Amino acid sequence: MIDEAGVLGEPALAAAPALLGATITGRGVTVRITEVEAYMGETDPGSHAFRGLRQRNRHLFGAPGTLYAYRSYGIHTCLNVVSGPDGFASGSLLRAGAVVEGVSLARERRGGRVPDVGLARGPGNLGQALGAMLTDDGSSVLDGRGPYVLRFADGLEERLASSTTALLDESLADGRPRISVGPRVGVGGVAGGRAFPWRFWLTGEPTVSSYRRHPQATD
DNA sequence: CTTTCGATATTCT
DNA sequence: GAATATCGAAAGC
Repeated sequence: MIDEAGVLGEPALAAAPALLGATITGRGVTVRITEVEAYMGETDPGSHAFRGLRQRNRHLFGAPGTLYAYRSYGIHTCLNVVSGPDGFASGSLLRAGAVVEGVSLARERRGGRVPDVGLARGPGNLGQALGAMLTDDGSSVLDGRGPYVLRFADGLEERLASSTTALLDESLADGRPRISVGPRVGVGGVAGGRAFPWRFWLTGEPTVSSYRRHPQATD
């Protein structure tokens, strides 16, 4: 039987697609996650853990279900859900979602004239819609004592019963994969000259952020 | 729809 | 100093 801690006990490459369709609730807003990226330990050149344990990234090395919150480009607060195994600096960056509860509060936080579909589109915007703060760094999304609680989508157990590959192949019923895979956004570091296809999103979701080529990408 | 560019704080060279 | 897991406005298609 796979519970939430069990899913997050897996490295981010397996846990990240399982986060799609899950909800994160806190500070009056619930977001249904539609886009994530996997970051895989100290050997992943795109990961904040690449240069080893630092003050900022210490919670990436923490227990599964820990929140890793960091300041991006000096302005935005972005959220990762840490996954296992314990001590492996593996996390899933929450890149986009659909606000399903607390829409008016999310609108207030975003300010201006933002269409509802864009309230949590992009990692910085998702953090802002949820009211995330740097002090959320290190809290848990599983024990109910932190500011946010993560709930997986119904039927996740069956979908994970065999493997991540099965999860990605699932729901080909209408001819389109439900989950799409592509290169990560804004990550210059590549190994062997190829980007890792470690970005996952729900196919056709209007809340998914549009892909932006990294400024230093050469193609 | 796309591209370009400035703002901003923390980390790293 | 330079780079960065980004965003929004502005301008051109």
